[in-house]
Amino acid sequence: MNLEQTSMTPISTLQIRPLLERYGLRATRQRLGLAKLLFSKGDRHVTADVLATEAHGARIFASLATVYNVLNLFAEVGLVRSFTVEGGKTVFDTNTTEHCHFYFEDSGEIQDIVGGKFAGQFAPPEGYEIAKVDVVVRLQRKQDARA
Amino acid sequence: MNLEQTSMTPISTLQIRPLLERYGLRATRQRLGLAKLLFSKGDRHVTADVLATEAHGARIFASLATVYNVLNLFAEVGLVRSFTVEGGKTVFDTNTTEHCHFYFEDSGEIQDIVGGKFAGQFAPPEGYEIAKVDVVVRLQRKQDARA
DNA sequence: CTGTGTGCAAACTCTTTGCATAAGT
DNA sequence: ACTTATGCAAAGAGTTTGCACACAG
Repeated sequence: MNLEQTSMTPISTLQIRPLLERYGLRATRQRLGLAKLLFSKGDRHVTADVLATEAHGARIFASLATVYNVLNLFAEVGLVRSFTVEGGKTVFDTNTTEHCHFYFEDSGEIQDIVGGKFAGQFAPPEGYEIAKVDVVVRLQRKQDARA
Repeated sequence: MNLEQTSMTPISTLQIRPLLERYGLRATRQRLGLAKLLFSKGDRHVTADVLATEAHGARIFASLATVYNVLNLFAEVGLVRSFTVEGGKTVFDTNTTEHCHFYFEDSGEIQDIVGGKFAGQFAPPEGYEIAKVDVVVRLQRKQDARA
């Protein structure tokens, strides 16, 4: 069973329900709506409250608690990937492949880094294996007077 | 002025006061005590409440709020480096040199990765420069039945 | 003495949880 | 029908802040 096409490829609305079912998730109104917002525009990086606000604007009604529940659930089954940025905010990323992130300190925006390879660079200690590698490259506006 | 020797080398108690002064910080009782805990045992990774508890045990009385203030201040001037791990906890690291971290999911412990090099691997977008690179390699106990 | 740091408690942000109601299969 | 999800509001963790008092230079 190949479950690898969960990122990079925008998924049409009609494919959302099968997508959830394939991951063993019940297709509720909220999950369908949130999944649609997440997966029909290509890769996205959202926090729970951003997604909740967006959902509200799109007339998809889901409480903030539900948005958290759904995002955590999606992360558990592997539909999305989550990581934490400064301030302790949790960001959910629809790109589940191994990659790094730019974090823009001025705007708070997140961007995938394409081609950032680091797998196999780290040798885990005896008895442990690598669960995940989080790489966040924090960027600030270039403002120094130097050439 | 060379301010680079803030890590790896345990600093004797007597050197703590000059250290603070060199960074333009007033040498208060709490700062001296906390700095002593931080810098006299080699590299350390602490959260605010761990350090507060430890301070209490060592009869260095500093409220949790003060511990936060002091750690944030130390981070601002470059005496320590801070990063965020899952759960939104902020970890303060006395090793201010560029390096990566192992995060043990079972124990919550943090460990420096020696020799993890990645500088210059990321080309920042136009107009931006790299402020900091946070690399956290999350480890889990190896427990799969496969060979 | 004067300015700055500290302590306390309250405020704040982000996230999770308990329980009654609603919806999915 | 039976199970599982949702919504709300309240609780929870981690961190910051405002203000009176204390201390360092």
